[in-house]
Amino acid sequence: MELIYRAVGFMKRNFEIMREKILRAGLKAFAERGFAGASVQEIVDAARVTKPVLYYYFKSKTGLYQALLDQASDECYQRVKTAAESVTGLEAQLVEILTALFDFLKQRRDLLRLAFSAAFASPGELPARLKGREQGSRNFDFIHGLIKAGKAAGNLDEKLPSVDLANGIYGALCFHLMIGALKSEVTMNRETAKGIVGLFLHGAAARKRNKGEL
Amino acid sequence: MELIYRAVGFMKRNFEIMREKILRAGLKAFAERGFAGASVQEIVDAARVTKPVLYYYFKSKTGLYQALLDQASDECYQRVKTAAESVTGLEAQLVEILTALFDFLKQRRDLLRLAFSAAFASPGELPARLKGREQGSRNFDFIHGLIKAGKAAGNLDEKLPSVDLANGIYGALCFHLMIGALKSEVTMNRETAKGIVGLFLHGAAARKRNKGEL
DNA sequence: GGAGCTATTTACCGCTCGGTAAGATTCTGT
DNA sequence: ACAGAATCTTACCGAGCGGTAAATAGCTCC
Repeated sequence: MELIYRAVGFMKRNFEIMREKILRAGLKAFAERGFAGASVQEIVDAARVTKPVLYYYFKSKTGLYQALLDQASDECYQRVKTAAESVTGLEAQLVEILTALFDFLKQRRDLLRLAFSAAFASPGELPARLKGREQGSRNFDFIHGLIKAGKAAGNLDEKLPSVDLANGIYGALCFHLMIGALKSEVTMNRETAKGIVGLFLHGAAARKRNKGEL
Repeated sequence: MELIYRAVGFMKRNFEIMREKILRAGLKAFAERGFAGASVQEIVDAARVTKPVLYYYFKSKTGLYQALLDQASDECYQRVKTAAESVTGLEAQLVEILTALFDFLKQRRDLLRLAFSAAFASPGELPARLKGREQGSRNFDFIHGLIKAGKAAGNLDEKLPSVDLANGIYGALCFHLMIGALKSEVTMNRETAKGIVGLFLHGAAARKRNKGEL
C-alpha cells in the first residue's frame, strides 16, 4: 500500500516536474521572441527534452502558449483580488493593488510580459484558438467595480463616468507595468504606487487657487 | 528636353509607386501578424510583385519593416509637434495633441499599431539591426518638455516631479491609443481628449466644494 | 509473466521560410 | 545604334518550421 502511494506520489511529482520544466522554457522563449518567433525546437532544447515530449504534455505549440497565458492571468487576478481585500477604502485599495502588481512584475517579469504581449497582440498574430480575451478583462472589471463603489461612497467626482475613471487608473497601471516589463531592472514600489494613485485622485494642476486658467 | 523631364518624372513616380505598393502590403501584413508571423511571400503576393522585387527596393524583410517604422515615427512626431504649436497654454496643447493622435489613429490605425507593437516588443522579437528606439522616445521627451514648461509657469503642482507628470499623461495617451488600435471602430475624439486631460489635471476625487456650481 | 498503461526515443514528414543566382527586359544617355 | 544602368522574372536553395508514426522502455496490476 505504502509503496503504491509513494509510487503514485512520485509519478505525480514527476509529471508536474516535466510540465513545469517545459513551461519554464516556453515562457522564456515566448517572452523573448514572441509566439511566432519562438521555435518548438529551441524550447525543447532548453527544457532538455525531445520534441514529442512537448506534444505529449501540451498538445501543440499553441497549447503550451495557452497554458502559460492561463497561468499569468490567474496569478495576476489572484494578486489583485487579494490586495484589494487586504485593506479598506478606495485609495488604500488602489495603492495595494498597484504595489502587488509591481511586486508581481519584479518576481515574474517574463510572465507579465507574455500576458501583455498577448493582450495587445494583433488579431492574426496569435493562433485563433486562443481564448481568454475575456480573461484579460477580469482585472479591468474588478477595478471598475472598485471605482463604482468609490463613486457610490462619494469619494469620486460624480460628474465623471466610472468607466473613464477606471480607464484612467487602469491605463496608468498598465503603462507603468509595460515600461517596467521592458526595462531590465524594476524600480517601482509602494512609493511609486502612492504617487500614481495620488496623481489619479488629485490631479496634476497647481492647487493654490480654486478658480483660474491654465 | 521636355520629353526627358517627363520621362524622369515618370520614372520617379513609378519608383515611388512600387515602393508604396510594397509598403502598403507590408504594413497590412506586419500589423496583422507581427514581424515574425508575416511572410515575405504573402507580402509580395498582396503587392502583386515577385519576391526579388521586394529585395530590390528594400534589401531585406527587416529593411521593409524599418522603413515602415520610420514612416510611423516621423508622421506621429510631426503631428504632435504641429498640434502643440497650433495653440498656447498647457491644457490646450495637451488637448490638441491627444486630438491629433486620435485623428491619426482613425486614419492610419495599422501604422500606429505597428509602431506600438514595435515599441513594446521584447528584445529578441525583432531583428537586432532595427534602430530607432530613441526615435520612440521623441514624443515622450516632447511632452515632457511641455510639462516642464507648464511647471515653470506655475500651472502644475510643483511638488510632483515632472517626469512623473509626463508619465501620467503620456501613459493615459498610450493606453487609449492602444485600446483604440485593437478595437475595430475608433470612437475617440476631441471630447475624449478633453476628458482625459481634465482627469489628468484635476484628478478623480470628489471636489471639496471649491468650485461653485452644482 | 504478460497484458496494458504511461512516458519517451529515434527518425522522419511535407512545407514554408527568407533569400538569391542568373538572365531577360526596359529604359537612358550619347 | 548601342553600352550600360535600372528593373523585373524564373527557378531555385538550404535551413528550419510544426508536427507525427512507430517502436520501445518503465511501470502497475492481476
